[in-house]
Amino acid sequence: MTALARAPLYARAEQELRARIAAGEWKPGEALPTEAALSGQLGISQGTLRRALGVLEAQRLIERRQGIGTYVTQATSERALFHFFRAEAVDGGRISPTSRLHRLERAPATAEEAAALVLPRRARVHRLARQRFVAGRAAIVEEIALPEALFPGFNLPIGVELTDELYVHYQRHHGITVMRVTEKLSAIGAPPAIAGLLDLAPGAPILHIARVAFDVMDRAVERRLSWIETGALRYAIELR
Amino acid sequence: MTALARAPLYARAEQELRARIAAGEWKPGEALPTEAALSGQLGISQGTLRRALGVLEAQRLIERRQGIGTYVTQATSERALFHFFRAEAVDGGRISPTSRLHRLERAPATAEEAAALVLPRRARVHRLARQRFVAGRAAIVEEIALPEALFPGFNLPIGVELTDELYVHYQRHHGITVMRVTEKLSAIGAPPAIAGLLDLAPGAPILHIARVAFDVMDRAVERRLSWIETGALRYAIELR
DNA sequence: CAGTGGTCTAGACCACGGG
DNA sequence: CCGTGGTCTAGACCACTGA
Repeated sequence: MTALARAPLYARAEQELRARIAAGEWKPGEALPTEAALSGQLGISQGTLRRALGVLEAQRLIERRQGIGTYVTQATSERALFHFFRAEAVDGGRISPTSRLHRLERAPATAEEAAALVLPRRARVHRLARQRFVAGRAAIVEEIALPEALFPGFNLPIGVELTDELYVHYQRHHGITVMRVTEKLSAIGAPPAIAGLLDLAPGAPILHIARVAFDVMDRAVERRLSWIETGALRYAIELR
Repeated sequence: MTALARAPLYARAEQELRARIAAGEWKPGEALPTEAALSGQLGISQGTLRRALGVLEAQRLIERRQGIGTYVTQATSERALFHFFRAEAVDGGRISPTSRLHRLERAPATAEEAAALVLPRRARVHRLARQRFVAGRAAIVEEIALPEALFPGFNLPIGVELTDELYVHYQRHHGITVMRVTEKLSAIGAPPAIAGLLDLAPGAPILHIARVAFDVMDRAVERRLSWIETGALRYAIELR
């Protein structure tokens, strides 16, 4: 195990299981062995194993279903849309934007991208530009950078409506599961290029978000800049 | 116990303890009885009690210190500032704004306030208006509504710098502990009155936040509108 | 060194879901 | 019915703190 030898047993078991899931020993949607089997395999009691599983479950890495088994969580549009995409209607109702990619390139990371993604100098990234539409109206512009090393052969069709949420695509095609994101929000006047895409006057107030997404092993895997027209949207969050 | 009889023992114990803390049986900063005493008192095993305490600890209602005891968490400026106030410097550094109240009134709740705070018609609220300053410059304007029924005799000095964070004041003087907040963010053009207070041109892009804060028993206890000038600030959040 | 919370175990029993 | 995860208990032992 990679964990410190001094850490409690349950913490080492948790790390061991996390690493095995990240390595693909059990893929998203698949079942882990039963608790009896796993505890025997790891040489710990079932109670200790259950404590480790409880942590992974709280982090939504696994799902436990009584009477059935324990499963590696699969990325769903549901979760991508309503957990990691916090925009909602002014009245609090859910919105399901459509999405269209209008640029996809492979290029050296900018200084900002390299810093956000903790990449070495001259590393290359895939860079996506897309628009998202709410009720037929362009409401969001996004620019996304992905380390090429983590997303070899990344590809998506340009100009057509995207069927999958990006985070579902990351997991299904590249084995990368986004577990948490950090964001920095500010209100800015729309730059001319963005204003054009959103059909706004330059300088109109829009919400700007700089996001970094982290995977199961807490590696930075995506950097995303979003420009959101909040006339018909609210960005809803909870702090606890 | 008020909880459903069918809920697991540890869940009923958790609710029982939460209610007792909310009722002031143990006040913020005070110690709970030892685990042995509590489990005996509740008629449950120490293991089951520990599970209930674990939930309360995860919610930061209590703090456990090995070798010492278990304590009811006390609101601190630290937590109020860096947990429930997510503004930081552009470079990610912490900021500690000063704060000055410029209006305090007692009035019937507006329709929006009554809805957000789940108040009956014609209920009265304390309404505060304050400014917060970062590096000597007005950066945030806030309007805050508190149900009079929950904050009897609420008072704070007008026009001078406030020494305590508001959430610390709520707990210390009114026994109300804020546990979580929900927020809806949008980018708007500064209304003239706000622009004046922030020394901005009317229509300049600012971040607007509508917040509702909830206490230990998950009652809505504060509604707050914030207008934030994000030229020198970022609003930093994490989703997981 | 006494007393606190933290870890770990073993085992009985319950609740759920599918054959 | 069997096999799964969920609850609850009892007790041994560890780690930390302060007198």
